Amino acid sequence: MDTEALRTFVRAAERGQLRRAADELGVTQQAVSRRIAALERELEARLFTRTPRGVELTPDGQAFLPHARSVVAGVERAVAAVRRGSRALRIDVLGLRSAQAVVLHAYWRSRPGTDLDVVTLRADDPRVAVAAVAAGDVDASFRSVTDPDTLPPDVRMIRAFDSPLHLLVGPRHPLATARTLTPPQLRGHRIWVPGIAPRSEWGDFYDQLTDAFDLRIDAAGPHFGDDVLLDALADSPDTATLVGARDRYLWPAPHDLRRIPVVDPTLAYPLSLLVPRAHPHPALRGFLTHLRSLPGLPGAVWLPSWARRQPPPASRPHTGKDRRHVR
Amino acid sequence: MDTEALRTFVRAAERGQLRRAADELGVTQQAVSRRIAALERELEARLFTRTPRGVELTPDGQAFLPHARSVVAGVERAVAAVRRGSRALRIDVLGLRSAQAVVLHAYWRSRPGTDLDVVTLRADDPRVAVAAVAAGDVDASFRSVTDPDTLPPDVRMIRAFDSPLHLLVGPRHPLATARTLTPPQLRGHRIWVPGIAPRSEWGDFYDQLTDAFDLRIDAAGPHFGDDVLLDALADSPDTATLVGARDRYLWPAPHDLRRIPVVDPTLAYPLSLLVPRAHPHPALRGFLTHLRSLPGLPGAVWLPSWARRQPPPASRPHTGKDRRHVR
DNA sequence: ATGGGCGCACAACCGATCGTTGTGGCGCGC
DNA sequence: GCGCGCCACAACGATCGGTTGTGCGCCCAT
Repeated sequence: MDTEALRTFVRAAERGQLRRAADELGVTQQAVSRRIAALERELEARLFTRTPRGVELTPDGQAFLPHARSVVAGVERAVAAVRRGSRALRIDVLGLRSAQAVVLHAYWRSRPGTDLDVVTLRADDPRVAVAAVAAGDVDASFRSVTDPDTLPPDVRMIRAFDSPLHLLVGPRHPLATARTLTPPQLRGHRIWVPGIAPRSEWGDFYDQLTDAFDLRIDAAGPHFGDDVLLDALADSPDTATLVGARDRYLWPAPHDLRRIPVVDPTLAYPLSLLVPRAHPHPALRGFLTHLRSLPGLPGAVWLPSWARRQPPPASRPHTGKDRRHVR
Repeated sequence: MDTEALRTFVRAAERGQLRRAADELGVTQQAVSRRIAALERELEARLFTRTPRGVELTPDGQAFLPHARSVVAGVERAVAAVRRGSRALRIDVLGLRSAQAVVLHAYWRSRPGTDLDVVTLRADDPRVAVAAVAAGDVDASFRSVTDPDTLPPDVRMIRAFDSPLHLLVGPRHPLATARTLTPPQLRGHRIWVPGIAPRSEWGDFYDQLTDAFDLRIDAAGPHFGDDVLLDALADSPDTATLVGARDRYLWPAPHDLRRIPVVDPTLAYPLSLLVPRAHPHPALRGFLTHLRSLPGLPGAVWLPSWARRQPPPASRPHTGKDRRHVR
């Protein structure tokens, strides 16, 4: 089906005359007549009743009209999504179910009518994201580089928010009944976090976490998919993993898994946003303001070394207590 | 833009290979390649990066994909809306802002995912609606015929619900400050209800209303549009009109108009639904059930003679009081 | 190292489609 | 009754979309 025919149909229905529709669309009346006829042939339904004064919608045409409008509007949005220079805000996240995406979704819902596209650059290498931001392929990327000095001069890294981690365990795990846990209580338990590249951002994070609390984290090895991880957790009495508190990952699983917050200090992963220094997308400012307005984490928070250099992004922590940083 | 190209793009993005997409769509790989190329040329954006193993979405492609899906789904719904035999439930209302449409909208919102099309048969003659129902052009029509004996044997009339009337007056009208009014209090005030054909369903209604309460209702004369009516009401100290309590008509008006319920008895217009006796639309049953579940009107209710023959449709009135019919 | 397999792109050909001009039929109103 | 406005049909040229045939690049297995 040709969307041009749909546009023609909508215009003709609005004007009540093929003639006027043709004039407004810059084609001949005969062309409009044929477009409508072709549409009717394709749908096997008569959309207009022809009268000597113009055309009138049949019941089929009336039922079809709002759908046609919706499709035309959808095409407009689709085209606008890739139109260079004035396209919708486009933000790269690590996964559609990550805490990043959840925060992004909340922002989008708080701003009705905002055009926002979420993409996932399928690359392990953060330099790909940096290049995409620098080239303007995306307007911002939820990636971090551990060493900010390696950033090109036209890309800036901004602390977005800190994502607290939960321990995820199966029902037979000895920690399964705990309401909360402290990092020292994790000592001696195997924590399996597959699919982490050794020298990557997450690799460094888990390395530092292991050192700081003397934990046993298996971050190496390939990731066979979430299902494999879930199955292993559900059956195992001695394996746990760490997940972002706000992640939607692993949710639809039928396994009887438990999420247990880790507090005192809260283990938090600092999420950053890569943004271009020059010509940022006009809608980006609003999202950055939204990020700054997010509440901080309550209580003591542990962060990896690179996040301790600069102050936390959020204006105020949840509780009245002062935030304390822990080595 | 060809929606077939969008479908092809979506399939190719899902499969990651033009080859597979081509196989599944029943065309050659070259055709798919050309469709994608044409799409990219039209959008002036590269949607895929070609690799020796297949194709991968670019950021533009990722941003475009959900929009393409949405358009394809919209086209599906549009086609389904006019597909004979299995199209969506289609109901005729007198106007998109009428109480009928409001009730219909509420029903649609209470049933997420229900496909429903609302049409308006542009005809004063109820026989057109009867014929449309009989022919299957619409599945139900919110019209009434005052004499059910004139209905063809294959069309049935069902009481839908009773729509209470409000008096609508301008700020300078002597009744403007009343919280509620009884029908006798309307006596002597001019009530202007333009655009009612003399022997029509509404004409009979206002005739009976005039007789029952000795009112002064001008129901004759042409209707110059809602704006004219609103302007007249806003300025006039002695003209009022009657509107359905749930109508969305006249709402966006900047005039300082007042809606005043008429009670004791409540003036109600009985709305009926014309439905085919044979082969009703499968989704119609749910809507009829919904109509029966609507609460009835509280207190005493006045109805025109033809609605008093059969019992009211709703199961129970709002209050505990018994419904009383008034002559 | 090399050849076969796989996947995508380009070229040539052909039928269908689209838009144009020209024309005819049909009601309405002067 | 005739002209006018509107839509439909016909014929023609241009474009498009599909197919077959072919070439290129990469991966992998022989």
